[in-house]
Amino acid sequence: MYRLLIVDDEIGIREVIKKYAVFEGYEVEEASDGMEVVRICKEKTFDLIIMDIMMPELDGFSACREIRRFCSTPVIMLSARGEEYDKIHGFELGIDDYVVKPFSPKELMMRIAAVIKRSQAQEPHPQKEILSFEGLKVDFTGRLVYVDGQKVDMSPKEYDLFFYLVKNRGIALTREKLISDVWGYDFFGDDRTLDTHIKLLRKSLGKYSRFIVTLRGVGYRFEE
Amino acid sequence: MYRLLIVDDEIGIREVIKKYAVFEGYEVEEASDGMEVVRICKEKTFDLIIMDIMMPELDGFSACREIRRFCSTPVIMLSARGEEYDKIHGFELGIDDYVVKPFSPKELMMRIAAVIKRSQAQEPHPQKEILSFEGLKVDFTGRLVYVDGQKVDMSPKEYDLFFYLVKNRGIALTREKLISDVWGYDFFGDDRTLDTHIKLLRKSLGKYSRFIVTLRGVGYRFEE
DNA sequence: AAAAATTGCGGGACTTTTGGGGCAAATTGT
DNA sequence: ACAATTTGCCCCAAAAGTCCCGCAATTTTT
Repeated sequence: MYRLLIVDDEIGIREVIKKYAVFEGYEVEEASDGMEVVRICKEKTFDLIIMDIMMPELDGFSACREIRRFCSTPVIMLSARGEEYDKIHGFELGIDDYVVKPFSPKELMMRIAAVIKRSQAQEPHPQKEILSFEGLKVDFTGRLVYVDGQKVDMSPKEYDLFFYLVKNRGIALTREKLISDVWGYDFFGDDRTLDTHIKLLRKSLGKYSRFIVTLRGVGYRFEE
Repeated sequence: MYRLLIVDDEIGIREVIKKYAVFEGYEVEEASDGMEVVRICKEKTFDLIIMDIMMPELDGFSACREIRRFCSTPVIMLSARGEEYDKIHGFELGIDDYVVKPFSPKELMMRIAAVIKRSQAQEPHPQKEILSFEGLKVDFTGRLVYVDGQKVDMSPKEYDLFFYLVKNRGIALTREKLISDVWGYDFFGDDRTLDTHIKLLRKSLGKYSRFIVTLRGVGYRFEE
């Protein structure tokens, strides 16, 4: 459940956005001018602020600047047409998106989703998924493989095959299953293709090639 | 490798300091008067500036004041004897140390080392988010990129792509993800557009282009 | 022990993907 | 409105990757 703060001096605009946002499953709060936003932001947290530029007392930009002094909540700015100069000004202030009035609520919702997704994705620096087998290290996040600390270059297929074997380590995988899962069900190629790639893969793994065990008449398995 | 900027109108003085500094392992650039320093500092970054007070056009204090308007590089001032009043004046301007001519190069080197050590210790500038990869510096706060201290001009898209790659360094990013996150969910353009921007970006990064690794059939990754 | 089946491996033709130059459209600044 | 920059697209050549072939090596079956 994401929390939005909608800021506009026109209640009509706020109501429209709120209606759509609630429908999309957001929790919504409202404010009617810049001073109020700053005050509210000091007391509560939001996942996103949607704010009009033109407001009495304190305008959107000034409010944004104030808010940036103590938090980094993403902001989408709303503005009337012809405030193009402000657009650049706004992005410098750390504004995440910009919607021109009159806007389609549908589009605004898409932008809200996009900005939230973006900020959420960046926040917690994605934990890396890394596995080690003796001196063999596999970083799934970075698509990297290390043999005794030395980075190994793998071709796409090689990595895909390796990835599949490691993900299913300890499991006997038939040739048919490997081909159909790594190459795709629609692969009609030669049966020897798999051998070829196993060959390349073993070469890349050097002394750890023994982790890939041949199961005669069946397929292969990655040893745990 | 620390970068020094030596500023004095007498080439002889510059030469002596440079000789010792290079011997100590510093990378050195020179300037001969205040105006030049300010100009250079807008284009490049240094870890320390060694500047004479008495110079034509723009004196050391004025230059320092100018520089302080946009950066906080430490400064060591050089001066002839009898400029004691200025000494205090100088410290107010954020001058880190003060050496009286004639000085022993050996002593100057010690002071240089001391000031750099001190400033590096304080560095982790609370506000600024800066990352370095060898001679490649990325300042997210200022939206600036430096290659060996030289500021690099990038177009907006170039910055966006670069920042996204760096923010997600070490992570294999697919073409689809890059396009959708950098260009936006609503971009339906050509797939080759990404290549073009990677091309431009690599050009901008010069010798550090190798940090952007091609993952054939997948996308790209910024090396950690 | 020989034959049959299966896998390993080097070589090389063929395919896919990417890099880079060039250019036009779009955007931005003057 | 004009000039400059930025952006997106196309094309081609180069690079990288994929796949197949043939034969050797190994294991299993007869």
